[in-house]
Amino acid sequence: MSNQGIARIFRNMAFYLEMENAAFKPQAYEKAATNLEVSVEDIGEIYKKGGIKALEEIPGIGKSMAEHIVEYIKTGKIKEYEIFKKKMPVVLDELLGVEGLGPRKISILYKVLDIKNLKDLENAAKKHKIASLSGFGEKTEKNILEGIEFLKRSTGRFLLGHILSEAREIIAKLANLKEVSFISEAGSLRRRKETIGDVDILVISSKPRIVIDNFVSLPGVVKIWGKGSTKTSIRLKKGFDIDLRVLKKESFGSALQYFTGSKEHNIVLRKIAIEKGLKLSEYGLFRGERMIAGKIEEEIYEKLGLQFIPPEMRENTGEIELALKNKLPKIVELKNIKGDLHCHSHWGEGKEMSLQMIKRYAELAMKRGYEYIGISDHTKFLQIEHGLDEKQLAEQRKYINKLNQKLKIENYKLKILHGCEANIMADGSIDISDEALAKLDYVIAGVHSQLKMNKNEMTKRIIRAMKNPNVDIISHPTGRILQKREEYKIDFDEILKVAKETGAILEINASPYRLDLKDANIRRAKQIGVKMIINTDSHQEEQMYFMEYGVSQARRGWAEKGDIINTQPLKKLLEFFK
DNA sequence: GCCGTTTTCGGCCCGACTGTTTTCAGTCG
Repeated sequence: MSNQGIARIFRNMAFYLEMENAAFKPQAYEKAATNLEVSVEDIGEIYKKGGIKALEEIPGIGKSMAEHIVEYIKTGKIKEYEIFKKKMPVVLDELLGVEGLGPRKISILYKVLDIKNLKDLENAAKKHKIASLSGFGEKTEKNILEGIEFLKRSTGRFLLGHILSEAREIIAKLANLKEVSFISEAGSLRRRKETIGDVDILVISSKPRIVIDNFVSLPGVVKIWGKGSTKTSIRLKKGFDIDLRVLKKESFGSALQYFTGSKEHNIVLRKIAIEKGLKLSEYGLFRGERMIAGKIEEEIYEKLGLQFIPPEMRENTGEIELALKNKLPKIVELKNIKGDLHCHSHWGEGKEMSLQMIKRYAELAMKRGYEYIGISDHTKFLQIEHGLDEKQLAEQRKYINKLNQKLKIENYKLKILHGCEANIMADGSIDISDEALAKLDYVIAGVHSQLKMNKNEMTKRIIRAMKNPNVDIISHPTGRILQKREEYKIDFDEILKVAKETGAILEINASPYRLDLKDANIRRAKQIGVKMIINTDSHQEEQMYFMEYGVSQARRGWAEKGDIINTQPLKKLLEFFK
């Protein structure tokens, strides 16, 4: 019984309704699904607390949807959905994944050729049964086969951390063209979602054809489609797609706004425009024929009576309502970050090498303008990581003290803090003695073993760690690895409650493989008043640049400077530690 | 099916491109 589960059903119902050509209902279900997906509170909890009335309070959920939800909570099923499935027993997820196939075409393919899944579709296409259908043709059949091939090889979405640097390289190449006057990333990349489906790039140029011709001849292009006078798409050998759109200078702001999305955010903006007697599109904001804004993005929001909304917040999860009331939070920025407390130096693998590493961490920290950097190696339970025992921690301490003295003598304004990333054992105890922990500047503790405990036990385990008087920070609190490993089962609300009581700080792990806490959990933590810290969990000095991803994630969770303790100067930071 | 600072009916976001058509439906973002 999860928000995601019921959202998926609603989304599928939207597709079934579209197959039947129903008017407006599909969008209603679509919207309800999206609102459930992004809902911060668990739908089961909402119902338990406030009954069906509380469900109807959720935007996009009315009487009928609320009844569906109750039915789902009580029986695990929705009758209307079951009827749809019986009538149209197609594997929607599979078929909708094929480019160019939507509900209408899928419906025809099922009714005429009894195509239910990808396998059926491939067989039919190979036997040339599809081209002769009315509304289809040779090209469509070929595209379907190509779409299936791509699906088989494709890995789906890409990690933000992987795709952002790739996109930046391509943007830099295009920016060099003299025909390009402005260029920007857009879409979910600009919103810094943790995974990216494809890259959107917006270019301002008065010579779109030249830009598009250069774009499609970039190295590594394996497919080109949608090539028109203002836009085109390419697929790169690396497996991801890039959509390029070229517009004129006077539309830069509106185009950037439009292509940044999200779709849901834009729909609401256009409705606000209509209410004001205006029309908003990628070309600009218009009153009748007259353009009243378009050149810069800020202007679009201003003319609609809204505060400027940062891209990371544009998901239609309440940001527009706040912007209308001039009450948007001032979210944290990369430049607010004053240090990084989760850096591994691999002391256990050789202290000479490790010392050199700590020095390089310090150098890079100074380059980034940090006031402090924290070394936190794994501890003894993690043998595979050469975790440190009490004695080694004490020895490491001596060396770090020496380094700090040296920095002071040379008049550098950086302090190296000494911590560790201790292991939270199955019973919630810590694998290092309290006396040794007490001598450190701070203690991070994290779960690294026995990840498959039940919810109750895992919650108790982390709570006990937070109550330890020496534990300051919980690293990667939910344990997920993006696209690889689920979160461990925990009662997150309970953890937030105890974090608030004990002053334990939750980490926003900036590693692009984790990004843990995730955006929705950051919002909940902020609501409760739990402090957070953005750490890179660097295992090599170069990984300190992960900080950017952590900050984006914090911004997506609406965290403000005051919610994040490593925005504070050293003295203030240390006050947060027990 | 949802929603309301034109409130309980009558609206519901906008545009490009493709492939099939011969004026447009379907898909995508």
